[in-house]
Amino acid sequence: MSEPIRILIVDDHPAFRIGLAAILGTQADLRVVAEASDVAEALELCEREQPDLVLMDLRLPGGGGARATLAIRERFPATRVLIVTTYDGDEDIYRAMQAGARGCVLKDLTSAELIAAVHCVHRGGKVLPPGVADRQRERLHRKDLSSRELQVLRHLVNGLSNKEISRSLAIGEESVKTHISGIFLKLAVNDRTQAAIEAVRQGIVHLD
Amino acid sequence: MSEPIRILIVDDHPAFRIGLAAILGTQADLRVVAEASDVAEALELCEREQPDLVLMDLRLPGGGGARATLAIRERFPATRVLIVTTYDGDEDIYRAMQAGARGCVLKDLTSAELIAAVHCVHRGGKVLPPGVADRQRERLHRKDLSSRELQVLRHLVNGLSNKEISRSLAIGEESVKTHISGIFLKLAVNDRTQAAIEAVRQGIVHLD
DNA sequence: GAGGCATTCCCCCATATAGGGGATGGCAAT
DNA sequence: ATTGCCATCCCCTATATGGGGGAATGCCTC
Repeated sequence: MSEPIRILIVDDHPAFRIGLAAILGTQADLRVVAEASDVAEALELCEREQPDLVLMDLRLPGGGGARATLAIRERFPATRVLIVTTYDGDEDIYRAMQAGARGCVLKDLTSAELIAAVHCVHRGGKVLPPGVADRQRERLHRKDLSSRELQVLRHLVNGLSNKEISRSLAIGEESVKTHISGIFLKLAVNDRTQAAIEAVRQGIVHLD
Repeated sequence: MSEPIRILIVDDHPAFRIGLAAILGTQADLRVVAEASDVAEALELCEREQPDLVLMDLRLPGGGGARATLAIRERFPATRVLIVTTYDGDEDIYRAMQAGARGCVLKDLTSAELIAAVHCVHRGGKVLPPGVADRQRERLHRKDLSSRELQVLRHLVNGLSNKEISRSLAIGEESVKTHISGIFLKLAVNDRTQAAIEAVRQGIVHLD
């Protein structure tokens, strides 16, 4: 038998880490070598254990899974990252994929699906939940929000009026209106309330 | 030694169920007798296993943990329910508590905390995360939204204008404005975007 | 029956917002 | 150098929204 696949689990929920480790531990060719609960710990354990694969939660204290993925890919190019997420509509999935993640699985998947996904990614394959693959194609057509539009959207979600946003960004209220029109267009909505809800629903802006 | 505490785990995430079961399984006086992944299955297994304690996820396919708690408390009064939730700001926590749950723990709690909570609840105690207890007191002062206001708020979160809401509910636009003013007052906000965000943040209205 | 509250509708009015048009300069890629 | 995108600001106008009143109905409670 060849060497087992060495796996690092990164998730801030202890019970979920234990569940993942228990599922993976049933397979002879998989070995969970370490568990981390935040980004800093994950990087430290990557350094020490040099895992073949990192199973990474998307929502993570200390930066989020996307940033952690980028850091790992830069320092340990041989390590493959598989994202684990609760919501298949989360915008951060695409940020993590762009940062070099090899795939993504949902937290409600079965044990067999998880094991299959780990094997697939380790062999160099990609894994994407059905809904995510579709949206990734849509995203190619969807125009991304500009950085300024993102700033405005964040303020909008925080409940600021156009006037307040303009003061906060030190630009004219007219400019805010222009950016908001762009946001409406790109999110395919027609008022600020829908824009705020859509931003949260798609994970473009996070609450708290 | 006395009989072990018989526990039913209800959660739609297999990995999380396994993690919880693994944590509780380390204790000689705790026994996980069954696991369910939705409300119907939970009731069925309660019937068959008559567990002492149910560890129940708050967000559940097929009705939600609050409704499941109510159903269990009605049919199996001797069974105690301990809620497990991801977000400590979720409005449904209070619905579940009112439905007869004996307490609530967060999903990111440690193994030791979980075990302590299970013991505490089984002895007849209550367990509440720090933040939740505070908000429960605040809730006594906070006026609840009326049923009509809740309907209006749901439409508002779905992005409808006052006119659209008035058509949808078959009332005048003036009435919608009155209800929305009441919503602003009770949620302590001053425009509809803030109301929508606050409703989602507090779990009063769910997305999807 | 009196008071409280929810629900419904009405008035007026100020402001915020959304949609249309257009203009300018910068910056980067082709 | 031309094209495209971004960001900034300006104009105009129509509608939506929010705040201040008030007022009728019904229902429940004290």
